[in-house]
Order: sequence, then structure tokens, then C-alpha cells
Amino acid sequence: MLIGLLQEDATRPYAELGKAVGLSGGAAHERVRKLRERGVIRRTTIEVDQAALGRGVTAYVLVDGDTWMGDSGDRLAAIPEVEEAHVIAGPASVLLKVRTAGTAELQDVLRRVFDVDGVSGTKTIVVLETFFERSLK
Amino acid sequence: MLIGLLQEDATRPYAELGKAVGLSGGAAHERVRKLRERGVIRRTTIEVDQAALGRGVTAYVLVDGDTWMGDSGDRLAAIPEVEEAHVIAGPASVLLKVRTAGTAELQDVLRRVFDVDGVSGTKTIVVLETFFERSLK
DNA sequence: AATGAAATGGTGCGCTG
DNA sequence: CAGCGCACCATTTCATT
Repeated sequence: MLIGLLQEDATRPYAELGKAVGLSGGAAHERVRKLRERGVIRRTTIEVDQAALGRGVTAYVLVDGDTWMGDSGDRLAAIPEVEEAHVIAGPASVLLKVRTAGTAELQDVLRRVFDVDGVSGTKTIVVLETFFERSLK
Repeated sequence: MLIGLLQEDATRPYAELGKAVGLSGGAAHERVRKLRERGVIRRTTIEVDQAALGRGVTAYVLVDGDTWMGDSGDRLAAIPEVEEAHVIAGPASVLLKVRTAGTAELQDVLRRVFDVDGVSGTKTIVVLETFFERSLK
């Protein structure tokens, strides 16, 4: 599938994509254009080795709230070390994925999370080793 | 920074990157080449809207083990719905990020996780709403 | 969806600070 | 050693069938 090939390497020429899927370069280009138009392909990016530049610690933070936190997204997005934020069903209200340079910086992020309205507590899960982080096809 | 600009849009011409950072196109190209060489930039990919093609449910799975699970990465990687797998310090041994079409498929993934050697239990956190999933600069 | 032509950007090189 | 400017070539993009 075109999506899978582009996930592996988005610099592949359309001619090569076409050959892989039994089409001409132009036709492959047209299909990809439509995938972008429909929003299936959101954008073209680079994958960065976070550890290689000053982000050696990954952690997940379970955030408890004492009020409705359905509108806290913007406040959490203002903390640059927060990579993901989800409202969850389960043992907490919100789950964050956080990357920092070290444990001192992680502690500082937790302090800033506590400053968000409605946050009543956090439980932090530190990552010891990452088996893989990949993109699903 | 070049990294940030390429994360936003990796199709930007080098000439434009150069202008944004006060360099010529060729010089910008050279810097990016070195970042790739050093492994800071791992690859160029596309960001896919998972919901837009049949992956509407996101969940995190806390996996308990009754033996050492430090070598289970390959077994977990063999389950295509598992997007991330980390060894963690905290309330479980391993944390997975999983995406499936629906709750029935999620249940099936949990069954396959149980088939991995050493797995003695799971606790599943289902995502109700994603505030954001972004790339850190 | 294929083809071919025109426009654009990527790539290598000699030169300079 | 890093950056510049130019020339060349591969790729994207578009009009036509």
C-alpha cells in the first residue's frame, strides 16, 4: 500500500511508488494527492531521535482531577515537554506522555501539571527501556 | 531551528529553510545531511490519521509478568496493533500503546498479549478523547 | 490512468572567508 | 571547515489524450 511505503520513506520518488503498486508515476502522485486532500495523510515530517538531543527520559503521567478536565487540553499543550495528552476511562482522568532531559526536569514538569486547574494528583510511570515506537500501517 | 521546521513540513525546499535560518540553500542542505548522518533525523515519514482509516480506538495496556520480560520485545512487535512497547518502573512490567478498529478487536489483541511468555495479567486504559499527539521540538 | 513537456527543487563542485 | 553560487540533473507537476 502507498501509505505503508511512504511511512517507511517519504522521500521515495513517485515513479518508484508507482512501480511498487503497478501504476505510472503520475497516477501514483494523483492518489497520494487525494489522500492528502482527504486528510488521511496529515503531513510529511521527520522522525527525530529524542535521546540524541537532550530528551533522555520518557514518562507517562496519570493525572487525577477533582473537577471536569475536558477543557484542560490547551493548558496541558502549553507545557512543551508534554508530547501526548488523552482523556481516559480507568484509574485516572487524563494520561500524559512526557519527555525530559532528566529526572530533575521531569519533577519540574509535574509541578507545572499541578498548576493546571482541577488537577488533584499525579502518578508517574518512568520508562526504563523502549522496545519500539513505530507507525502502524 | 531546522529540526522544528522540518517536523512541521518536511517538503519545504532547502532554499526556504536556508532563508528562515539565515543561510543559503546549499548550506542548509549540508546541515540537514549531517543531522541524518548522525542519526538525529532518523527518517522522513508521513503522519497518518489513524481514525480515518479503521483505527478508531486507542488504548494503553499495563502488562504484568511473572518472569523476566526484558526479552519480550520481539513477541510484542509481532502484534501489528501494538504501536509502542516500553519496559517501565511502576505498577507493571511493560506498557503498551494499542490501536484497533473497535473494542472487539481490542479484546482480541489482549488475548494475543496473554499468549506472550511471562505475561500474568493486564490492565487496560481506554482513551476517550485525545487532546493532542504532537512531536516535540 | 498514461504520456510527455515545462517548471521546480535537489545535488555536486570549485571557490571563498 | 562551513558557507556560497552556479550548473546540471532528477523529480514533481500539469495539460492532453
